[in-house]
Amino acid sequence: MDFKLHHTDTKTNARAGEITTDHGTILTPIFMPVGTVASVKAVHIQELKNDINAQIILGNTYHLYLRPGLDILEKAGGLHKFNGWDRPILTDSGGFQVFSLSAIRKLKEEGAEFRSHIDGSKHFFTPENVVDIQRIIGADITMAFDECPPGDSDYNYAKKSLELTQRWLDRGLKRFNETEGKYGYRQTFFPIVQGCVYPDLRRRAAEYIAEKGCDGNAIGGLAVGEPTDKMYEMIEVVNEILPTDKPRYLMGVGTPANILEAIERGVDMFDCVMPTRNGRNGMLFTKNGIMNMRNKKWADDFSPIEIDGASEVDRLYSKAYLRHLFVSNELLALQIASIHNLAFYVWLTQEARHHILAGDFAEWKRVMVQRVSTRL
RNA sequence: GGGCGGUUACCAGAGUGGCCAAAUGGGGCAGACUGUAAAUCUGCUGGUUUUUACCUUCGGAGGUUCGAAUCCUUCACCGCCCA
Repeated sequence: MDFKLHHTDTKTNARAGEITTDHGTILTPIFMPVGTVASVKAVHIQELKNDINAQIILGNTYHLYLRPGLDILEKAGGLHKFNGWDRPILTDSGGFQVFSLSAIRKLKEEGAEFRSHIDGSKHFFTPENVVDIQRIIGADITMAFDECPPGDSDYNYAKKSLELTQRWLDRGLKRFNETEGKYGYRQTFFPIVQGCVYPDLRRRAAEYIAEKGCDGNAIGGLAVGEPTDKMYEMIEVVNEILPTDKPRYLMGVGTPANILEAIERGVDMFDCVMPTRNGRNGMLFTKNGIMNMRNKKWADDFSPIEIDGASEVDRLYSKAYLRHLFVSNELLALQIASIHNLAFYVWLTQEARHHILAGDFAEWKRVMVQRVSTRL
């Protein structure tokens, strides 16, 4: 994987760049749709390519390991072959599931013991076997196995957790360097900065990771319950230290405003379930603000979903029609909302890129943060 | 003409003397959702009130009772059966 920095904004830390993988290039800043179980929910590949302009999607190690399972993925020849997506894929390591499935897992020095949320069976993830699994899945970008502590963790827990994540990083990186991809194309490995909301821990984490010299670096453990201002502060602290010539990936974030603030602070890559999950729950993000499509006020609004929206569905369907679909529990509602939201998110990051290159990012961003946060 | 059953909030439907402004489901109105255990979850849904509380309500009218959606009388309407 290569990264070329095209331009750094003069007034802010925003950057425009280009990631090259064996499955194609990615223009940054970029939003990456989440496809946890080998599928971006309610959206198929033609739509991802043509309507959404997705350049890279995510998969999840924990979920794919449980279903369809490694034997199937290996027989398929990797995830790209299995789901038909021939552009880049990034897999999360399962570190987030250590956090979100905390009720059914046990943390140990060696790794994390899980119970499957599907059938209750016991499984053990280590920094090493998570690398092995991601080799079998065959993602272009693989992630280190980390612990993602809750946003309200106290300092002592955060410190202990970070030190575990760092030991796990060394073990994972060692395994990654000792092994090779199974399908003939290159894979890369991103470490993850942790440290909760404590600047000194974040700094220490970023320094530790910067020394590893990986192709890209991730910031994790944010947007997990801490105040938004803390999140922005942590991004600033970390990005002062992370190498500028490597892409920076802010994991799991966030709202359109969150993404714009993070781009301003030098982040290049984003993923979040919000456009798809909230979309399925009736929330639409647009460049003029947020709409709850179940609200009655749309019932007789026959104007297009978004007249100048990023996707064709915005003009094909009216607000009244989409509301009707949601209220009637029609599956088409989930499809339209997911396509719309993902297209908007990808558009937002690519539009940010254009403004970085044009030199007016700061002004554009200030206006956009207001607009996208409005409740319509 | 006779017999039986029924009429409860927006809809369906429980409740058969006080714990009933009335279960439950649907519908309606709003909110939440950030590396997806999520086409999910939460709240409200007679009126006034922050709560307590009070007022109005269970087809209509009248009655019994300390007290009625619940018991009695009667009227209206609906359904089924017999003529």
